Formats: sequence, C-alpha cells, structure tokens
Amino acid sequence: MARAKDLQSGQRQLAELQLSGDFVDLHGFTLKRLDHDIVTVSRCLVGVVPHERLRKVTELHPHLTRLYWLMTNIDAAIQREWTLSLGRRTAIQRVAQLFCELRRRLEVTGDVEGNSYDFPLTQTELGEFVGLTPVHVNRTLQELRRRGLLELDRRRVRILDVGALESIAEFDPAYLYLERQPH
Amino acid sequence: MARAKDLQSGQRQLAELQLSGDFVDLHGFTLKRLDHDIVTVSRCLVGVVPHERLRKVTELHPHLTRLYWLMTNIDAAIQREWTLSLGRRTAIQRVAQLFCELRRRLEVTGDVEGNSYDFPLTQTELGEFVGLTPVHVNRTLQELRRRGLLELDRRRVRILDVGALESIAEFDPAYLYLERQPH
DNA sequence: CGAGCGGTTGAAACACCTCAACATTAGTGG
DNA sequence: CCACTAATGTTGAGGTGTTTCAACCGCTCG
Repeated sequence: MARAKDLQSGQRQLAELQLSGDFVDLHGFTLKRLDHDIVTVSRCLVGVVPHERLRKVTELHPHLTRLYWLMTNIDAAIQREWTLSLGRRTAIQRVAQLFCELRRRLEVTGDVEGNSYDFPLTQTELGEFVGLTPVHVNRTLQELRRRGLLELDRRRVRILDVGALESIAEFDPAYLYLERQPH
Repeated sequence: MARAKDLQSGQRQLAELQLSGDFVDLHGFTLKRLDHDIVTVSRCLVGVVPHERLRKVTELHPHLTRLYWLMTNIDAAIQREWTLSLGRRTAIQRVAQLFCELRRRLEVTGDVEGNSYDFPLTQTELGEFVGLTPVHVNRTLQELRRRGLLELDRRRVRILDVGALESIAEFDPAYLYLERQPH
C-alpha cells in the first residue's frame, strides 16, 4: 500500500510504500483525521485495530506505546529520506534509491530471494512515487538495465549489482533503523 | 531551526522549518539516534528535556504521551506535504506554498503582523529548502514580486495577496492540523 | 576603507516533460 | 482456445523549466 496526496490539478504524489507487516495507519490514531489517502498498489490483506484498543494500550502499556510511537517516527524518517531524494537526487538516483530501500526492508520479512523481489507497481505508479513522468521512468529503467544494475519484468525486480546500485543512489540505510526494528 | 540531510556529493536538503514553540527533537526520544541534522537558520533559544523525563511522562501520563505522539505525527504530516511539493509543484508553487504555510503556523504564536513576518533564511537556504538553485530562487521571488503577491526584503516577508498566493500554491491547510494544536 | 556575503543578471547547457504513435502484454467474453 | 480490447510499455522529436557558470552590484561589518 502507499500514502497518496493529490493536487487539484489532478497530479498525484505517492509517498512511503507500506510493506507486509507494516502498521499502516498508526498515524490516524493520534491525528483522528488523515491528511492523505491510503491506496493499494497490489492485492492486500488488511487487519483493523479499533482506536479504542490503542487508547487502552497507551493507558496500560507504556513500553508498547513507545514502540508504536517509534514505528510512526521511523515512518517519518523514511519520508524524510524521500524528501531528500525528490529535492536533490536525479531521476536515476531516485529509482536506484527506491530499489535499494525496498531490498533492505523486504529482507526483514524474508521477501527477498537472491536480490530479487516482487514489485507490483506499473511504471506510471512508479513515476507517481519518484516524481517523474511515465515516459522518463521508462527511459531511466532502460538506463539501469543497460548498465547491468537490475532487471525488472512482470512485476518482479532482480538487482544484479547491489553495491553499484547503492553507490549511484548514495544509499545509506541508517534512516531505516533496521537495528531496532521489533524483531 | 530546520532538519537537514546531506548527500555525499555535498548537496543539502532542508526539511521542515521549526518555529518558536515547536518541540524540535521529540523524534530523538524514540529513535535514540537521529538520521538527520538539526541546524539553526536564525538566532535560537533552545530548551533541553532529558529523555529520562520523557520516559517518566510515558509511564505516568498517557494523555500527555498521546499529545506528544500527536506532535511528531503532525511533523510527519507537514513533511508529507513537502514531499508533494517537491514531487509535483513547480518552483513558483513551492515558494508560494512555503510562505502560505509559514503564515498559518506563525499566526498561532502571534508572530504575524498584517500578513508580514520575519523570514531569516538567505535565498541560498531557501533554495536548499524548496529544492532549487539560489539563482532560480531569486528569479522565482522576482516573479512573485512582479505579480504583486509578496515583498521580501531584509529578512522580512509581506504577503500582499493571500488569496492569490494560496491559490497558485493550491494551498490547503488541512495538513497543519491547526484545529487540534495544543492551544 | 576594504573584504566578504548575499543578491541579481545573462547566456548556454541539460534534465526532464509533452505529445503522439506504435508494440506488447494481460484480461475478458464468446 | 481464440479474438478482441484495454492497459502497460517503448520510441522519437521537439519543447520547457531549471541549472550551470561567470560576472557584477550593493550592503554590512570589522
């Protein structure tokens, strides 16, 4: 799933892909009303937690509360890295960054097999994420293929050269806080 | 103050200006280590709260904990709006958006006088924020002046036509959650 | 009074966009 | 299983917004 915001002009920006296992709408608990949409970009199975139960958690389990709070703050950190990407990285760096990030995050749940994982977005959706037109996404992917860095076909990516890909993205996984993920 | 992230290539992206009264580093409490820098862009007076005291708050005051949690989530919402800006808005829309946002946020603390407020950033810093070069920031500001929308001189802005400025930015203050700010 | 920083300007380059056509794949009904 | 259709991916040519580089101006501060 992904967070989405629209401009009146019809343009859409996707932000922060949510992977299986993620607690998607913890934000809504404190905010009550959401400032953005949550959209699916693949088939999803969703669990629902009533806010009342979360409120009880905050009353009874301070430690768990801090953990949930941490999770929303990690979400914010991921979002912040995307601010950097959109503000400063070139097209090819942004796409590279995305695939590097996903590899690390999917690894945690065992959804990566030999640097290959499912990637259900169309090129148009990928463009809405990295702030590019579908046409330019297409050309950027071709360039990554041409350089022998990755393959993307039938909704599945394979990263052929992780080191090189992370290098062109200037990828630094610190912002993912994987070392303190509840695992 | 502002949050800042660097690329190895030396490029810097500023994210989310922090105004007087904001609790700047609530993120650090749960994250322990920060993924970004906090920089000053004006003279600042900073209060320090030991994490241990915050931990006690979470043990003893669930309501206050939820309020602090809410504050970090509003930070995240503001950040998300900037993701939209950087991904989809043009140069002139981004700059307009920033000045509209600041007007609303500064209003809360009474720091706006007749649509005029202090704006301590240089054009270069403004560029690091909106993802533009100093040169283009300069030209964009000239365009806003030419259209009679705002004046910016000696570290002070005056918005001459709030409606028009909000309109070109496609500004929607919903993401600021002003109606539930602790005030 | 000089030095340095911030702001301004012009010209040329470049990354990405737009538009429009075509190719390929996936999905649907007969 | 095939035929048809719609969605997705690919390509080319030309346009545009923003960047780059380099120069110059005007404050402010020491």
